[in-house]
Amino acid sequence: MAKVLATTDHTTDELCCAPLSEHPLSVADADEAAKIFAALGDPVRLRLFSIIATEGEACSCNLEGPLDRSQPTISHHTKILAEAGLIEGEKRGRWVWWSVAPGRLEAAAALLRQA
Amino acid sequence: MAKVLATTDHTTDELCCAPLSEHPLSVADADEAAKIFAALGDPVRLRLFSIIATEGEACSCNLEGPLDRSQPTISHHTKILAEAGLIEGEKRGRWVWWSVAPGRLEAAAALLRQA
DNA sequence: CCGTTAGATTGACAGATATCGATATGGACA
DNA sequence: TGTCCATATCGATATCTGTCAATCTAACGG
Repeated sequence: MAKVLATTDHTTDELCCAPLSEHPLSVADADEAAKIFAALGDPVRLRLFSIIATEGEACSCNLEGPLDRSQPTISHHTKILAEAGLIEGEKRGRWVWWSVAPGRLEAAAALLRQA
Repeated sequence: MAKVLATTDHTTDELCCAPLSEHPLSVADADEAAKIFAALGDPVRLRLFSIIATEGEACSCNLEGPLDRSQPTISHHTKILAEAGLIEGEKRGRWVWWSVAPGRLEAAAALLRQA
């Protein structure tokens, strides 16, 4: 049976939506937001995320090839993206299927919005 | 007389605007985009950018206090943001005034857009 | 010119991070 | 129950990064 991997739950995080240009970010909000952007701040992770977002969902086993990285490295990157709340994994049979977590990317985009 | 600081010119960069979910990012585009997100991926830089964006422009000398970092550290962070194309500095008299570079943040936001 | 001041640069250092090989874990299936 | 396989974790390592003190540079005021 499908089982969502237990990573940090971000659904209740209220990373609020005021653009960066609305008012100076608090230290706490900056920490939270920086984590998201840092997760996106690595080229391999960006491509990894892009593949998942394009495909709808992707199995880890289909990522090593295109990204030309070892299995532990892929696992490392999926973990960081998941901890940032950007993707979530669901174990089906022997494979883990990764998909874009709803809402999180939009929250990041909202920060970049024009005031 | 006002003089725009010579940092890398990003105005001709065609970091294209297709969202991450449209098609897998090329290695080159991922490198380019990751640089922007990495620049935003540090809490101090995020707050720094937020202050500049809120104020319209800000002098380096007005940043050390709010960010509680030394002058070289502030200089380091402004440099990284400028190299990512997110801010630009203009030297007026003894001071450098930093402002948000046009277009770059929008390009980043476009990447996060829903397909 | 000379001191003063804003900012950049340099050098050092501690901590984070990207990477891989080796190993552990935990389902699936025979 | 035992084997196999996808993934996670561990350990090691090289590199990158955030930070500050010290120094250099450039511009202003006398």
